[in-house]
Amino acid sequence: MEWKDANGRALTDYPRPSVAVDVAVLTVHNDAVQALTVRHGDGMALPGTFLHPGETLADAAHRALGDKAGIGRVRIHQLRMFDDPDRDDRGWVVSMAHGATIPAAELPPNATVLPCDDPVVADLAFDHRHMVGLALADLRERYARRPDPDHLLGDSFTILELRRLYEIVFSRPLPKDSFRRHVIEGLVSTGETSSIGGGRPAETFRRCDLNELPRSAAALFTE
Amino acid sequence: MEWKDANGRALTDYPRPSVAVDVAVLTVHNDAVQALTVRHGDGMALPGTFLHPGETLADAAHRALGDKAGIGRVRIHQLRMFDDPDRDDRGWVVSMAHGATIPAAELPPNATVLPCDDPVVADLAFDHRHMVGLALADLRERYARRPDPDHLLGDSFTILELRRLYEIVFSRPLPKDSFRRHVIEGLVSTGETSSIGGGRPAETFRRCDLNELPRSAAALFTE
DNA sequence: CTAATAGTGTCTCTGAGACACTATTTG
DNA sequence: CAAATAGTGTCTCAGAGACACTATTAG
Repeated sequence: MEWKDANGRALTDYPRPSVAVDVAVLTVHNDAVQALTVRHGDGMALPGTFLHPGETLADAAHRALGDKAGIGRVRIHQLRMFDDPDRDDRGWVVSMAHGATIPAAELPPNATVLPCDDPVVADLAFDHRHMVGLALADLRERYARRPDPDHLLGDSFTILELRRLYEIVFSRPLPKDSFRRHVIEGLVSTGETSSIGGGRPAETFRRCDLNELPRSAAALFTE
Repeated sequence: MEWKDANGRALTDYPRPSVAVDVAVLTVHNDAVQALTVRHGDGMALPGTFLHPGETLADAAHRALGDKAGIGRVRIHQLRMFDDPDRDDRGWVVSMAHGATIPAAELPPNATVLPCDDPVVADLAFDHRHMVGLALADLRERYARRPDPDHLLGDSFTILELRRLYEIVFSRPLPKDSFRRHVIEGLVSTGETSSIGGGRPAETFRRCDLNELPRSAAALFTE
């Protein structure tokens, strides 16, 4: 027996919006946080698609990344739903904005990335520039809590590499000694060393199991 | 001319999910954070409805609160989308979870509220118990940043009233002197006093324009 | 007066940031 | 050796929490 609501209307009687997903894929490249964009009509937009039956939003987001940008599985998280009824002149389309992060080296060679503060990003289709802003804020919040949670660096890295990354993500210089003391307890030494610079080889670290950073780290990064 | 996607399908050719909204309305009552629930079949659920054409999600959420719980306009914010294709056995329904907060005194007299840790909340329909958990976490985060941002207290209040509220929200006793020093800079004195307790009258305060709490306040509340 | 609550002076101890020093490599 | 980078000892200062004291009301 078919379900009816309080007004006696079946579920299928209601007009329904198209549900889209868009993904702001961020990366760090050329000393800047950059966002992946794809061609869309005359301009650029974030990769996105419509939700298909049987899919979750994350499934659709992964499919969009594969189809429109040639990107495989990455961790994706919801940001928020953009739901202005007039946001898309093709019709009634609500879109869930998602964020993802990928090392620049894993991007397909033909990918277009733009610094988040690039004027072209401000000119993206729909409300996509707001999505980039949300994704960047979300990235910073997560990086303030854990050391490189999105694995922009590999499994192991030196503290200098980590600090350079954080200086880019938070757009500010970070003092080397304070930085070290703040992040070290979220890391565990590999026992190995790496000498990329000319001087004394640096210890390399992995993220440890409970790799939370102290609350004070957020203050160091953002104040 | 109608829009076609890369596969030559028009927007209207795609099967679309029903889009629902659900709202976890929290209040503080009987020394506990409680969630508003409404009857749903044999059990209880959060108030919710389907998104109508021309509406935003917030509009729909407000309509649901009015229709199902007799609640007028309150601030509502998105939590996240619940999108398991099988979450609703009536069909394909995705639902945006929302949070809202309302003073207990403004609830309609017949409203049912349940403490967030009540077993009945764990037994709510669909995934609604997760929504209550998200709403509570969100409430705490926002209360850690600003003094009573949801106006559970009135426009003016004493620091004791504020502290009692925070002790309930964060489920822990808070030292009166440290609490005062942490919150005072997010407040401005009204010049008036209030003597509800038997002793010396207490100064009353309003939230000030830039009413951010220091970062250390979050540590006091949550550590 | 006592009881009750409001508000504050102050002590101590932690810990963050700054600086400078030591350590280990290459050339 | 000098140069370069890694890592740490330590000083100082701010500030958080604890305690106790003063302040202001009711009865």
